[in-house]
Amino acid sequence: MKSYAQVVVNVPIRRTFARYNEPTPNPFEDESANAHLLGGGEAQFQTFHYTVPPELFDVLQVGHLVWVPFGRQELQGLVVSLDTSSPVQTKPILRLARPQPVLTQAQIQLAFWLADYYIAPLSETIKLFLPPGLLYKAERGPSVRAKREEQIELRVPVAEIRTRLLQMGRASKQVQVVETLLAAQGHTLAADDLRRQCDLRSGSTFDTLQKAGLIEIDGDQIRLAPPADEVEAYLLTARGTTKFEPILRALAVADGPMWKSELYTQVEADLSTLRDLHKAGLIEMTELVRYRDPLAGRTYRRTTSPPLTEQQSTVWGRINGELFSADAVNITPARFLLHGATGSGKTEIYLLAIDETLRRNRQAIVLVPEIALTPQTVARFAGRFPGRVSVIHSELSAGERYDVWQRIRQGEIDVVVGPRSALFAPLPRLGLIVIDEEHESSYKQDAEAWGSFTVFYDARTTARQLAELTGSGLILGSATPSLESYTLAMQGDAHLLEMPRRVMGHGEVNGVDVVLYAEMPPVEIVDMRQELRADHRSIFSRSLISQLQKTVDAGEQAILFLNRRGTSTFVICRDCGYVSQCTQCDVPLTYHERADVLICHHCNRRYPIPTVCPECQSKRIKFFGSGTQRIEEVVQQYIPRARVLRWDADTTGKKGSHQEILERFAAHEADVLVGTQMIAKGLDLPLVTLVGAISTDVGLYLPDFRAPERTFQLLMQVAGRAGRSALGGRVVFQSYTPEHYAVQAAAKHDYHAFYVHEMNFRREQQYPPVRRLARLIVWDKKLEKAQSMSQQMAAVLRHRAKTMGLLGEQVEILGPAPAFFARFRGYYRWQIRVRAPDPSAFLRGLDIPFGWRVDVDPMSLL
DNA sequence: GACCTCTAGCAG
DNA sequence: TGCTAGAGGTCA
Repeated sequence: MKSYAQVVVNVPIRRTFARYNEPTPNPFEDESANAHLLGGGEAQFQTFHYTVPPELFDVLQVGHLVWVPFGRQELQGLVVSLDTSSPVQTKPILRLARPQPVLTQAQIQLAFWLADYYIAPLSETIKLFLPPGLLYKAERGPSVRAKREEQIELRVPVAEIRTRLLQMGRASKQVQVVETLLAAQGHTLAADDLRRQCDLRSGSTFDTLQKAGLIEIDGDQIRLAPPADEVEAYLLTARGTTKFEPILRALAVADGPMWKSELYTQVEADLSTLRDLHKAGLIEMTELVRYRDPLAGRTYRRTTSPPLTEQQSTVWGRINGELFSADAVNITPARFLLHGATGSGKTEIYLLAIDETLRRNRQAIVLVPEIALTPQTVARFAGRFPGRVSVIHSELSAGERYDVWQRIRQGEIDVVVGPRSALFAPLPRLGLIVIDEEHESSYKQDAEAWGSFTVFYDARTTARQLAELTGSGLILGSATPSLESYTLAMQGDAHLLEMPRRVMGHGEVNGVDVVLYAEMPPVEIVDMRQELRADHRSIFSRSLISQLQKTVDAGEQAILFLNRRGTSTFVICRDCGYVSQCTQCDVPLTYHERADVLICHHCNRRYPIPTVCPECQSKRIKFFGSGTQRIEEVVQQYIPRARVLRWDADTTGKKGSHQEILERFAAHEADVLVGTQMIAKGLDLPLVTLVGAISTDVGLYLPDFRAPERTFQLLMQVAGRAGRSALGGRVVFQSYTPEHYAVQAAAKHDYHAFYVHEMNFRREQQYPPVRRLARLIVWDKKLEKAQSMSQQMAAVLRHRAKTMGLLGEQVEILGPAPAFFARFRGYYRWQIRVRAPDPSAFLRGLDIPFGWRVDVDPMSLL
């Protein structure tokens, strides 16, 4: 008998310091006796057990939102399991908060998995699935609620509108006179008859009408002066019903019900006017729940599938065969990695797979990087599946978010497009998950982000789990797949699908439609050390200057790209390209101005600043760094007539300014666009024939093992910006280390070469995907506290590994060391890295004190 | 979030 | 010894 329910209650989690404060372990002796500091081993789920009352016995399901007694108060909670027994004395559930479960069985299973894998409290992972405002804090009322609004509908045929309007409003004496004449034979009547019929006492009415030119007085005969249709216009004005006409016309055009606010935006109207119309029986007003729809008011051109290219047909054949060939009803779960060049037509493959999924009465989630959530992307999906698509993005208001969630939960939406959090959309019949640009780091919840985040999940890993739980297909797509995803595909975990050629468009040969492929633009690598040797000290090489001049002269456009990330200051030799690295960690050292030393951000080892290059004895070994503003100035200096646009964090502060800068550049209002990584993404600008990467070195030597991967991905994207039209294109990479494999492989557009080389590096260094990592970060306003807390934590972790018999080979504890951004918003940040085959298993059940963040599978180690 | 309880600090 | 303030833990 399942008479007990496990409930996640809406209370803020508070982790404690207690176990760490006493007795204080000696931070410099890892092996001190700290056995009692270890957590109990059971995961802390923050759930509470309640009795299921008899009246809810047949009703209560997992996923229900309920009211429960909690201490002296009443709180909302979410039922996560039904049990036959309880470990503690229980109180009964009070009542249901909503008649239907708010989460699906699969979503709750996924919440459990997330808590387990990412070492997070279940109460926090559950909240990922709920829209803001769904969980009430106390019985006060919702912070976000369904919006109600009147819907207006025309109740008379369009042809009758005029007639009905002529009967409304004030029937003044003047109106009566005119109407009586209009009805009379020949529009003429004797003055006495007219006076009697209209009950007139004075002649002033006739005088006024005569002055207005509406009647003519001929002896005792009174006649209407203008023709009948002109008289109607007068009557509408005189009756005061002209204001009704545009409203009724708008409703007639809408040819169906319209929301009140929608009507207000189209015509001059107010509530009293609408009430008059309602009273006169001309319109129907019904109050209904109105869902706030982020796509409202936009119409998308309906699109259909274009003819497929040969490579698309092949790829689609594979997906179709694996996912959809069993029968016409079911989906056979399978995973795919679609490795397709920029412009090879990956989106069309996603659309086909979604279409087939919808045919089987299943639904789809499409994840895109936040920056890719442009109207164009949305239009592609909304245009193909009209009325069935909704978007989730960061600019939605709480109310819109709530409504979108509600509609998805009701099964009214079949395709959800959004960033990583869209994964938690409550689609009841999920059948397919698509992750576009899967290599993007925005798919991982950033553990360094400011704010009260507690679950640092990776949408790719989580999507895999969700696909498994729901029996859905999973398609990851990218031109430069992450090493993790590509390795999984190589190991046979996912089907690897390749679309190497990019498509320029469709053409016609002898009346037959043919696909025109575009060649990848040639990339020239300029060795900046040679430039220096030739005594050319500019940040622009001679080759880039001359190419830039040619491009501007030809009336074409150029993009200059600067990969500037953070305040990276590493030390590089200008002669041989030598970069100072840690002897223990093989990562570049970071210059610390205050201490005037180089520090390894992995192990905290310190090094003196070299005055002479240890490789070539050159004295020209110094720090590196340069900004977009500087580049803009230099362009102006070389080519004064060039019109330059700058696109970076400084110029794109407010909403919509990205789009504005892009549009101005697309409209050829500028010849050169200068910017940081943002300009590398998804622009399709046919006039751009030259792309220059100012320095491939910045970013490449950040103290992070993913630095070469990021640089490669970025350079590949940058190179893909040029030559997207028949004009062709050229790319210039400027580098102090042109022989670096990331630079070389990107210049050859060769993903596989990069992959092979990079995997060797990862294998040597035992970095992911070869081994897995977890990172524990602590934030504190006091440096000493951050430091001592992390030292204590490291001691606890080492002890834990030791008692488990795993320390050394199986589990390595690295650090503590200050994080790369050692101080942020007044908080000092220290971190410990755990390297293990399964860090989640090692950390599970650990008591995590307040102030700590656990980042499993971190995207960066900065 | 609201509460109960335990303890350190201090006056007398 | 008794009082208070603050911290920490609990709530099923």
